[in-house]
Amino acid sequence: MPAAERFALYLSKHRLKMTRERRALLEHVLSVRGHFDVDDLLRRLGRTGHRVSRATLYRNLPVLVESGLIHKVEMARGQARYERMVGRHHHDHMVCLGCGDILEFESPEVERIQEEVCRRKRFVMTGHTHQIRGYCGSCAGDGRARGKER
Amino acid sequence: MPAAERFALYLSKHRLKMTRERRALLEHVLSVRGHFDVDDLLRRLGRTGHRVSRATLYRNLPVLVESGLIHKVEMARGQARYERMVGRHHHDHMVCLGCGDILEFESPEVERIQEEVCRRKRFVMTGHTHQIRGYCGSCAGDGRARGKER
DNA sequence: ATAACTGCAAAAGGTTTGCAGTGAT
DNA sequence: ATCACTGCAAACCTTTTGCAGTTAT
Repeated sequence: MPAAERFALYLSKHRLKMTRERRALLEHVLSVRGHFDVDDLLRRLGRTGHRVSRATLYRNLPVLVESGLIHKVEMARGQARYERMVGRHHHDHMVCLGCGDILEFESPEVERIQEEVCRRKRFVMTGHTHQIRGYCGSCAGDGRARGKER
Repeated sequence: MPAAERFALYLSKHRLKMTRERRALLEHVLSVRGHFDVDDLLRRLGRTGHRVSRATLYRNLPVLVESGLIHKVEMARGQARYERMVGRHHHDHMVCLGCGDILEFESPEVERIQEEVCRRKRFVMTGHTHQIRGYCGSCAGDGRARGKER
């Protein structure tokens, strides 16, 4: 099912409305490649003449998340980033402390171990966060990797 | 080496001073069992008559972290918690969305996989965060587990 | 018609910082 | 005598919220 349709369905199921703002937001969110934050989105929307307030963004990103179209990635110090999830499957992140770049990785084995840990502790998992911090190939070379963990 | 001595050594190495406030903070941090946040600490310090300002706490927790005596655990929505690390080894966390409880787990296998992923992507790891969210045994039973992921 | 939605501006919540005075080395 | 440290209050930053007016259904 196309993402737009999926979103429309989600909205109607929850008695939410398909507003001009949501349409604009959806369109942009689907076209971004890579990770983005609220400011990125605001800038993009502004550039294309869509006026969507910051408050509306903050109110609607959770809706996009719940509908499964995007994922929220919590970064250190309470900064949230998002990423499109349509047509993609689960993965985790490596964050470069040098250039801020985000690499992705996936490991079915880690997933399996997680599930086993939960089973053993009688814990019902609803989600997880697995981030590796460090320095990417180019940053590790130039001396910045000597900086301390933050 | 005793923790207090280790801290003193760290301080002098970095030309930092052993103040009354740092002594009080150290003492409390070592005696807490489990995880704590800045408010917990402030409350505890107050209760025992030590007056340490919030600013001083915020300025010194990073020092304790750097010296390796405590670890910072970043929770969702930018809330930081800390935990004593003296005499303990690495572990990760399972956070109960029902009661807020934090369970710990460790998996040498996950660590191994992480390292391998980093090697493959030429990523120099300096740290990682691995949290499982969900509901602990007691909370999963009472219907709260039906709540949505947050 | 009626809920839900939006923008605005204020508020909140956690953390950081400038300043002037204090204290460890 | 230095230079780091402290408390205070103000500043910051990201996110949330109350309100009054707007719009999708």
